[in-house]
Amino acid sequence: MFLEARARVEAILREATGEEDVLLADGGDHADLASTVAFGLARKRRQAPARIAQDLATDLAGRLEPDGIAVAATGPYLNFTFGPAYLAASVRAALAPGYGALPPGTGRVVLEHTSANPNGPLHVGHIRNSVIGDTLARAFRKAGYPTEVQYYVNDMGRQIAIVVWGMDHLGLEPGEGEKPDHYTARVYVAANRRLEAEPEITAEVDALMRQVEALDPATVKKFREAVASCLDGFRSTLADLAAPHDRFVHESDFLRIGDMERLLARFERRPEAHRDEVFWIDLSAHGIENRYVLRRSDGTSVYAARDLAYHVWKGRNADRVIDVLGADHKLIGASLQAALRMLGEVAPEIVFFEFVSLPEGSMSTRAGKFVSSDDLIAETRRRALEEVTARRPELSREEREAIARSVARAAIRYDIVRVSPEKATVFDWTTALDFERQSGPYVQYAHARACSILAKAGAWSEAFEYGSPHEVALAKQIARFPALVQQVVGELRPHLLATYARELADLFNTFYHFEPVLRAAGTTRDSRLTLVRAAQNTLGEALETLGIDALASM
RNA sequence: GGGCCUGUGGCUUAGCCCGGAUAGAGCGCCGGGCUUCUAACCCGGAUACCGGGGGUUCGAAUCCCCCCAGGCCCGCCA
Repeated sequence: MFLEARARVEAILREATGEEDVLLADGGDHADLASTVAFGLARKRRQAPARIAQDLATDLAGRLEPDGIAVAATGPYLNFTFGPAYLAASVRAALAPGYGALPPGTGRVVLEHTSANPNGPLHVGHIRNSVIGDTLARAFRKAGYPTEVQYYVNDMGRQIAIVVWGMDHLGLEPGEGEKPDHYTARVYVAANRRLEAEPEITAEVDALMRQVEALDPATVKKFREAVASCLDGFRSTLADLAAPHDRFVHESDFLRIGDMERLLARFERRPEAHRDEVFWIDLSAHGIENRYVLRRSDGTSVYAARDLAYHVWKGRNADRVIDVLGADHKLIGASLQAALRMLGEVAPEIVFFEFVSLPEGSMSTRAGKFVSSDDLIAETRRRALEEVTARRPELSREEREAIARSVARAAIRYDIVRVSPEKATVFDWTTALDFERQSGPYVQYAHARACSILAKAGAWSEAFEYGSPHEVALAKQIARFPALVQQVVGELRPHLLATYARELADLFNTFYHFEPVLRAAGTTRDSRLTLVRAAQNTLGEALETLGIDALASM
């Protein structure tokens, strides 16, 4: 209902003032919506802002009354407050399964996230990408966009060649029960040490890269097997995080099927193209001074060329192309966008996130210096199981373990997504393992409490009468969920969802504390049960969008 | 050297794009609350010259300029 009410206020305010931008904002403590148009009109009308606000309030009151919206001037501010009819309609809407969904969008979305090189396990930096990407994908689906999530697999780069060389020459065997991506890292780290000690090995790695570019069958097979095994490890980690991909697209495909060559041919006809010792594009018209190299002097292709071919393909299959990339890719991303625009192709919208470092410095797969996501997940599950066991000793081990898995995932995903992407973070075990306030488990807990009340309620019928401040505040937060979903996909800011869910849980917990539900009687009991049901549904939908299980009991 | 990002109570952070009404929150600290719907909870208290300095504006954490500090990028790597 919030979206409808806001649109209504905006339209009427526009009509009354003749202003295009009526400066409508959240009313905070004062109201549901507030406008500061009076300040701007003061100059034009040569009247005091407070006087204008007062006149507008009088003028608008009658027109908004049928919608149950009250308007008042407080000094120069115009405050709009939604009444009982709005609350009732909002709570009713929030009872429906799938609440928060927007009318189906016409556009298809292709969203790429994670896409880490398969040279070692995903670490706590990589999964910032996964969690941001997956949350956005869930938000897009909620907002009605058919969405395909892709992982772009680098299966022919130097790092993979180093892994393949290591597999061939170092004789390292996978350990008992060792996860394949961790085995890959062991080989990769050892191979890099050998390369540092014996630089002449570089020539052998270069040879591997040339052979794979030339599509030599035996070499291609080796690369593919090394990559596939590491990816199996990734899939398992991503499944633990509930951040799955619909499709894994291999970089080498664009070489093999000829897309990349066809694309390079298109660039060759451009006036911005230059051929000296290398083939490069001049992007200075787009403010990028570095030469954008697409082919090496030995004729082999670079990553950028394959990536361009990939993005052309994505753009032709979607209306919005979204990439989630680390901030170190900003220049590369801007170059990619500029080159695609030059050809009239769809350029991706890119969500950049800043780095996650360790207290002792930045992470490095090559140096073996990182906290793997698998370790984080295992440790968080262990702590969650301790917590569940302490609270719910009567449950079976299987039940406790299932809850612990969900709680651990909630803690990890929430801890990552709650911080805005442009903020660099330092990985901290203490906050990662925190299950209180401003955490995923805290939101889960509010949901479980709601479920518990509903389970004990017996028969009741829907009612929608709300008067106490706690009821009203909760209902109003519930009402905003669809607007929030719209904002997340519009601005590509998934952390808003985390903030929203936490505030909803806060308001539910306060309501829970002050307003008895089962011990109330008559319409009050019915109305409160209806509100609990709406809160439970909205919390559940918000959690689902965050990729967190909405547990009925924990 | 150039470009981008960040700087908000002791710590973590929202708000900044789209300027307005006392800058929200969590952790930690102090003090309360479980014979009552799950205390992974709730209530109260102390703690902020919003990195510094100029400017624009009736009004600046928010916009502009300069400076300081930290991070990232500037490859025929990916």
